[in-house]
Amino acid sequence: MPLFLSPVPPYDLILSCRVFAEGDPAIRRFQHGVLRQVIRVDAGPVLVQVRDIGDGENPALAVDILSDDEVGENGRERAGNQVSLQLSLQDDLRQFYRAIRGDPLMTGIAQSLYGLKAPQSATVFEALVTSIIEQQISTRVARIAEARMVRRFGEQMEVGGMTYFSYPEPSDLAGGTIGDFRACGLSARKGEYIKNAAEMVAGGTLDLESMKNIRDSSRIIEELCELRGVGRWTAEFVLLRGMHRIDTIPADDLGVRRATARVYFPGERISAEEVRAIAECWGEWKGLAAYYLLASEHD
DNA sequence: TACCAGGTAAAAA
DNA sequence: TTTTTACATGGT
Repeated sequence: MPLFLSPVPPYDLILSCRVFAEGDPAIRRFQHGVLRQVIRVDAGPVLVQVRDIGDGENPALAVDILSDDEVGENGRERAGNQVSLQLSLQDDLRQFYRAIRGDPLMTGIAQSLYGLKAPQSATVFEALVTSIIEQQISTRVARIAEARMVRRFGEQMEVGGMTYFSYPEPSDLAGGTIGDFRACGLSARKGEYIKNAAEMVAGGTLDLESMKNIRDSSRIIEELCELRGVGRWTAEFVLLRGMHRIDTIPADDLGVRRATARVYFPGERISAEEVRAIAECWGEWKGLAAYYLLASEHD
């Protein structure tokens, strides 16, 4: 008997999980309308499968626990909550669409991506590691390197004759050598950044999760920038995908600048400041609007 | 074949 | 203080 989730409408699972279509099937993959990935609950890692069972205006998802370990009703519930958080199911897109009414160009993009919600990382730590890996290099290369890292450091599970990996814990990455990270295709520099952050979190000198409680986003950015290898760009992505601060706009990002220019000033290049000026139209939803802009480039 | 890709820290000027 | 440079590697 699956667990049922009711996303705040509107929600389009296929559109929202398209970003996982190219993922490593042993880590997180969306294929044939089904999302599979390992999720951590108190009882340990479990493999979950998420599928759409809704009808138009009443979105609904079914979550199956595929791994055979006994997680109990409590574990199932925790897994469902994690799925809900990671898929941002409680986001109210109607508010977003209302907030951008004054911007016809953004409204047009939103209509073509109706029901798209931005995914969240399972933990702030994971968001930090992902963002460090994505610095400078293309998203494709970053995804390949990160998948190699997850396979090397993550916990392995066998389910139904298939192998899956959970995202590495801080202690897993803290135990790695620079050579390990290099073998994943990461630069020695990035390996140092990741190992350093992992050691601090595992050792208890850095509590990323509790930073979510800080009201002022700019203060969180300041604190994150104290970490070696973390600049404004990386901190903003951690806020966006690790802390669900979807008012954050990574205006310096090359992709965001390109995507914004393509829509608002075709054929031109624009600065981060120009992006910020345009983003004023999007109210508290700047980050989600930027996500829509990037997603609109995909096809 | 070069050059670029969702930056950052450290060196050089 | 401001401006370069090295970094890794898959695509084009």
